[in-house]
Amino acid sequence: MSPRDIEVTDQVIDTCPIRDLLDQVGGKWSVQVIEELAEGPRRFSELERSIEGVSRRMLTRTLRSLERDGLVSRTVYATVPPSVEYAVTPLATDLVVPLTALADWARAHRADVAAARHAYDSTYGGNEQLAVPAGRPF
Amino acid sequence: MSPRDIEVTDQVIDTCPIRDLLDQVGGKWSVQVIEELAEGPRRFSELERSIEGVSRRMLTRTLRSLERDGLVSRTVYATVPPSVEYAVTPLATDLVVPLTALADWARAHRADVAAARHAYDSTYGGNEQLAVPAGRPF
DNA sequence: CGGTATCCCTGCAGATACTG
DNA sequence: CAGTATCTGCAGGGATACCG
Repeated sequence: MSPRDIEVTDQVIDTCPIRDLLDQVGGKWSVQVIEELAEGPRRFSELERSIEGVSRRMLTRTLRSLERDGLVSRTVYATVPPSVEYAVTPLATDLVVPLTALADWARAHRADVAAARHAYDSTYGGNEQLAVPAGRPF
Repeated sequence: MSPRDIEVTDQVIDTCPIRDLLDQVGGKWSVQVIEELAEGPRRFSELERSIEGVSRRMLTRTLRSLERDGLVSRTVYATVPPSVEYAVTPLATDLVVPLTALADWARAHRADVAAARHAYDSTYGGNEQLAVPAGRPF
């Protein structure tokens, strides 16, 4: 697939904008990185420490992806040892607002969702697999 | 992994609420389903037609998952032929608001993101792979 | 109509080791 | 410090076929 093909594809596929967005920030770490950077610029190792569980590799990939989408900026200071600072761009700043609203929803209804899931599981077979049981009542 | 283990895990892992949310609606079709149902109840085949590209299998899986999380309700009418109606629950209704805000952001900045991506790609090697090129300028 | 069952394949993501 | 390279696994998701 050549770069030219990419351009064409971008124009042709005119899908749900939310799907585009999820393709950008739907990764396992993207949102956490954005939220961390929203509080101020961070260095690579700072992010690595504050985002628990992320591997070097995935942090790098996530930052690259966000940088590519213009959501995060990367500034290298040619010091010894080298230091690299990441920050959110104005574009991402706008994104943080609705993202926070979503996070608020998630926090507010976390218990509801957990309860629903528990009820569902205990009603239909009780295992965590979400296959619909044969004996589902009408 | 037994159901009991699931419960324990739910309590122990106390991650970012946004990640919980993405685990629920981060799938490829979840958001589109919710948005479609937000406009009113739909039958299975209606969803299948209106959400372009979704397979029977994935639509079923998505609906099951949303139902399990209490975001979608499923009502079976024992007619011949059978008809099944899906609708968003009040819980999901609250979710639609911030979701729409996000969609608005995505729509508004779609061009910006595309431009950023294009600039990034043409600056660093020009291929769609987001590997950092060796010759990246400081 | 509204699903299941099965096969398969891609790509996200983790683990580990190495480097300018 | 801030990465890259390589291997590998596994879950998400598509295609196809069949069922009550």
